[in-house]
Amino acid sequence: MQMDERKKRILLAIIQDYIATAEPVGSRTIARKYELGVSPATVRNEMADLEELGYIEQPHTSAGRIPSDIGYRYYVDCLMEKHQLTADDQAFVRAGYEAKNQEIGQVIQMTSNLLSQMTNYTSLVLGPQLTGTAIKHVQLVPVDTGKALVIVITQSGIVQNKMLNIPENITYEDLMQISRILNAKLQGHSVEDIKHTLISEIYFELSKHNEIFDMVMDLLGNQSLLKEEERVYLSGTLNILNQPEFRNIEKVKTLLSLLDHEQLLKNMLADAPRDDGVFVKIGGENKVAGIQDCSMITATYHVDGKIVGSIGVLGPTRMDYAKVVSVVDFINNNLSELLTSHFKRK
Amino acid sequence: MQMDERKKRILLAIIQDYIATAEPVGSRTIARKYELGVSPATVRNEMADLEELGYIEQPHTSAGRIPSDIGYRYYVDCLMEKHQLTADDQAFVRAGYEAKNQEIGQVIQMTSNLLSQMTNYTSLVLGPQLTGTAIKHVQLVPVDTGKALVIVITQSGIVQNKMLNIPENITYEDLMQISRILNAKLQGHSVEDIKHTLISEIYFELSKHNEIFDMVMDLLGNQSLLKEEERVYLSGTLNILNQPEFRNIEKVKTLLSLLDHEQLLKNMLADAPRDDGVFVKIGGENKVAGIQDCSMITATYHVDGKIVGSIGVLGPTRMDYAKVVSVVDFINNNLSELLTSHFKRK
DNA sequence: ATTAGCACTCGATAAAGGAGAGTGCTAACA
DNA sequence: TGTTAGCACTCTCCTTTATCGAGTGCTAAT
Repeated sequence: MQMDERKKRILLAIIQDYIATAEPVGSRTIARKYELGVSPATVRNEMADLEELGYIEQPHTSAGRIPSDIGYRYYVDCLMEKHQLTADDQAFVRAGYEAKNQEIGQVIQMTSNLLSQMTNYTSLVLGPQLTGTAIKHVQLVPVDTGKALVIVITQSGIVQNKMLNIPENITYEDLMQISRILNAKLQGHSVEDIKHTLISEIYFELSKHNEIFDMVMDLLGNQSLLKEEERVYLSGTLNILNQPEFRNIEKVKTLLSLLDHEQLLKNMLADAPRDDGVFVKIGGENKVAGIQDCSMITATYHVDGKIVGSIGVLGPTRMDYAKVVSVVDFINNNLSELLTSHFKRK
Repeated sequence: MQMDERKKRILLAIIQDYIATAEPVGSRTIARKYELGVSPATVRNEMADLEELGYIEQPHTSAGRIPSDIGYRYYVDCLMEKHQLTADDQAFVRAGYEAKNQEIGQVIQMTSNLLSQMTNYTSLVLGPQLTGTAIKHVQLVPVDTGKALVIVITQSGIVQNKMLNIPENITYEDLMQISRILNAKLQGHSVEDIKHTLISEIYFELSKHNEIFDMVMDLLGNQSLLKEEERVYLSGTLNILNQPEFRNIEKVKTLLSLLDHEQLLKNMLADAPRDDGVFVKIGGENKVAGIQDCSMITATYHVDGKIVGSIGVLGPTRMDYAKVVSVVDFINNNLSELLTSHFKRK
């Protein structure tokens, strides 16, 4: 049996109706609401075929049909009409991004907020991976005898700091001198560069204070400073409470608990596509236990063509794919642009 | 009618049973499970009295009794037996606090985690209010032409930073000089001090760079830097899903939404007692709409005798008050101690 | 004052009886 | 040969009815 044009239109109608109503769809509804010019009986025959093909299923005899994962997949790949964002929606995103967003963390959080507010699902945004960024400034600041603060400012405008225990005989002037030397050597280089080529050079020049230099390099090396931003920014977690599929508390508990495990979320975001475009993972395609009746739509944002992070929307399998795909795409592009110009400015 | 000894014992039994089972308590249960040496009929008579006194109520005829807010209040004030934490519990807290807790934010978050894990309710901890703390170090760091980073380190070990737009003609040496002067003047003084007495002095000495000084003072003055820690650290928000009173989604939604409003949480924590000891707010005593069938137990932690923040546990009115009160008290004392020594060390 | 006994109330649970939505099949039709 | 009207059938959902049982309040006896 083959998919013909009419089967496609009927499948499309079933999926659209089910997404909108969350109720199994019957042949009469299809024939009436979506003007196909055929009788319910014909639709019934076609539906029997579609079921045999695996695209739809019956919760029980004498109920309508609901789409299967395979049906949704076919819909997303072949049937879905591109949803055009309204001018209002677009304005909403711009307004959000135009608000005070000096810090990169705020930009990312805003992105997550926009995603969840526009889709009414849960959004996840992975903060930028900046391990390759160049260092703009390093500064050692004395705090107490035996204590100094290391401050690292990257090209991308991230500021991180860390308290360091240092030998007690180091003076203010020493710290300033070390800072000067470090800056002269490190500015404009990424941590990778430093590790591979610059270390010996600096060792030579800083021979007097190798101990401190080791500490600083250690700090830069394990990159814990730069990984600070690399968390998952969640938003709209409570939106699932509005979905009829989450009427029962157990499901809510399971899902909300999952959302507390950041590593899991990172894994889920990891299958975002490397290139432009949007990736859709439907229901059971997801191997993580507990979200197999959820779908996830992801994309990757870039700065200057480099992958830096990904964004995603999580909702029930019965998700408004057309809308979410376009929202994710739109916001992803906006974020990429914004970050690129954000980093240029710095 | 008066409360006599037997009425008290019966009320105590009712409340303990209801807290444990979440089911209305009948006269037979009381007479059987709690050896009072009287028949159910006698208990019934007493229960009728207790109801008239307002301590208990009937959901409907032919159900058992449940405690009223007034009943819980009487229980907390007069009947409750002091719960002694087990050695295990105490060890659990110590172990939590002994883990790596360099940063103050981590200590506060750990406190919240401990509270929620030990009580199985939701915990709230208000971060320390540090507006009175003295400044230990101020540093200006050049970042770009026209951009500098201000770093403020306080006596309490908090490090905050903020990017500043500065006149383009300021040199590295200028910044270093300004830093030196600021440090000489500001070190050891609180922001309040500075505002009132030191400003003119510094103005005189820094006359060349008043513009920058204004910016820095502005930053210190609005205290946004120091208020960073002053947020509410939540934990165990999902614990309410285990409570039978939150079977229905609407209630869950209402409560979880409330927990997203930080200002509201701050207000709720605001009626923590100023002195040592623990404050209990029961059900309708709470005026915030939406948590009138919840109770809240709060305490205030101190550093060197000064109030710096408060901790709280939120749960259903049918809460294990005895346990929670002792947990809150214990953790509160531990936190105060820990912070005091933490700040001494710095 | 306490208690056994008893009638009564009322929620919860189960059983029974439609109502309605939807199906699959058959036979007629273009 | 594809389409459609008709119809019997299935199964969920809702309502009604019946029953059960926990728990009460009252009364009378101890």
